Amino acid sequence: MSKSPRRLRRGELPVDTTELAQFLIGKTLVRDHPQGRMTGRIVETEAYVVGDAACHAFRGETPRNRALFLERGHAYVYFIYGCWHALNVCGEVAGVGAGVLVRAIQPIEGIEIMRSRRDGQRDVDIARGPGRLATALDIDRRLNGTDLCADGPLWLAGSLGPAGRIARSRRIGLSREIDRKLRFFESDNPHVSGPRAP
DNA sequence: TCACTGATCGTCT
DNA sequence: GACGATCAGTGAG
Repeated sequence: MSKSPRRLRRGELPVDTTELAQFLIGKTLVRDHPQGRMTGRIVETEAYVVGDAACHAFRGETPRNRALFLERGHAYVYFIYGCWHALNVCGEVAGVGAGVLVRAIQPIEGIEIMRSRRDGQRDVDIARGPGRLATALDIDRRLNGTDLCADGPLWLAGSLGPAGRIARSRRIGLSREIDRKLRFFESDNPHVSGPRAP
């Protein structure tokens, strides 16, 4: 079955990280996994931009954040709080460290596979939040550096339908740069994590 | 429904 | 040695 739309080309992705964060709302994330294909509609993102003290790349390149400096459209996967992984899409040009945290998806295809990994959670909670999303799609550091615009285990595809109304707010869970409004989400979508109000 | 907290470990200071 | 782009469970109101 090929419910998924076509793969996104790198040339279609905005170079600017903030624009990329908005662009990705409503697009499709595809996980080709040994157990089967899982897809979801991206409903919530956050931009971590150049010169942003909350961005992992702010203090320069290290072994941990190296993938964040890849050309836009690559995956940066990191491990946090000793428990969770989170998925970012690199922004900007090669050598510049910036990216978009994918915070939530609306499960579309392979929901049973995701649910089994998420211990039978309700559909709305399966991938609501970056740690839950990574768990549901079996994303870990093996996928760090993956090209999301190429054939592989994880890639980006176009929209399945028009995006809903996109709202903007402060980012979640930060202690620095807390006033920057770089979180984008579909305001009427129940699969979004955190507060719905700007 | 909201606020608070422990879990847990890789990374950098 | 401290802390973090989180989550689930608990208890109070």
